[in-house]
Amino acid sequence: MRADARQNRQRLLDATAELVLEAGGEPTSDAIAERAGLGIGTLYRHFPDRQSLLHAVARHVLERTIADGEAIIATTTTSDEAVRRYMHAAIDHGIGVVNMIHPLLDDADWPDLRARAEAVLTTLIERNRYDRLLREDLSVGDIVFATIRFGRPLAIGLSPAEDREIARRQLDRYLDGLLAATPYREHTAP
Amino acid sequence: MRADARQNRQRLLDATAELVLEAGGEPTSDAIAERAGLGIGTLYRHFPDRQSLLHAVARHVLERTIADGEAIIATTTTSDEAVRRYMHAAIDHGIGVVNMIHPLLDDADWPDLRARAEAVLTTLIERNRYDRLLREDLSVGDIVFATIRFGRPLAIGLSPAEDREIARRQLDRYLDGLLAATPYREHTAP
DNA sequence: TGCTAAACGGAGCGCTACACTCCGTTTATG
DNA sequence: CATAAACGGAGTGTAGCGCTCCGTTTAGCA
Repeated sequence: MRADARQNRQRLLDATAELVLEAGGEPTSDAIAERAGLGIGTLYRHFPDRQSLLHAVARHVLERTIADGEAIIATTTTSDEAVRRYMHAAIDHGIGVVNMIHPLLDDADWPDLRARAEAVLTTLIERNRYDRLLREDLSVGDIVFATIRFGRPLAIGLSPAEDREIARRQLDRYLDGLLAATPYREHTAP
Repeated sequence: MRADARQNRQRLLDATAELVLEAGGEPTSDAIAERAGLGIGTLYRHFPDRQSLLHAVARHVLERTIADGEAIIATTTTSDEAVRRYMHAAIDHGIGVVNMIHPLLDDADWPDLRARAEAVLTTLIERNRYDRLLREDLSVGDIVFATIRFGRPLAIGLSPAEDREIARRQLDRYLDGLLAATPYREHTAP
């Protein structure tokens, strides 16, 4: 594979991720090619169709997020820090694109990644069973849904950088609220 | 105006809000009519075009949310409870549709509503200056962005009811993290 | 420095899906 | 029962989008 071809392939992946996070939806083939500074023909020489490209981007993000999660588990001892680092890593890698491209939760795709992702998440939860630094009712679903919520772009015309800044700040508050020591009280109906 | 016409108009508004929250985007005219159990012709007799209908739905949601906010301010004394009730009211009224229909924050539309909304928000913040039940760096922007974040549908194939259930739970954790008494610590780079 | 296979660009084609119209039919209301 | 008001939905025009095709450019090698 020629060097320029490899570089262009990467440009297509990056441009796609950017556009998805900026516009909060699936970009058109033309938009991706333009953002990458390439012709449409080049896009279709690297990927058989638009969906393949989108899938590749989503997979790439997922892979890096899971790899980070595995590393975090191996090096971080306290459950609260591990959860915090994992969720920040997901946002930094642009986990939002996975949700925008595969809005349904039926990830029958990626059976391999799914197993690894489940391992990471259950480890995070089980670790909290011992040190109990976070609320004890914290579940895998809580982490998944929160990761989706904070990873999704707000789609109000912000740049990906501004958007991420807001997301990180909000995520930290959410994690504060997850601490077992938080003066939480059961809220009844308003 | 004939009674059935008025009822059908309301059905169109309700169906639109439902679809926006379910699919996380602007529904087609056909989809709206079908969901409302009406013909497309009826839609266009009540609204000159699709955008007018969408605008009307967004305005309706905003109006009810702001009215609730004004009532909450008049009856709730503590700042943390007032903020909590306001944000839950926004979610319950489906504030997410406003963001899906007007993704950009330049609400040059609704100058009237904007003034009232600003009054509600600044009052909430100013009240916290006195009782300091929430973090003192809490800003109007924090409330706005959080309302958008938690009001937006997750768009992963959940029903609006399930979606709202998750949003409410997550919002309560976020609000817990906003309490001044939370054992928050400054997070440094990972 | 030339040669060639590999890679690129983008005009244009075909098609889908969507907004909106139009008119014959139905229905509320006095 | 009369009639104006309201409805239904097939159909039309179109805009935008995915993808192809082929003439042009370029990387890499001897």
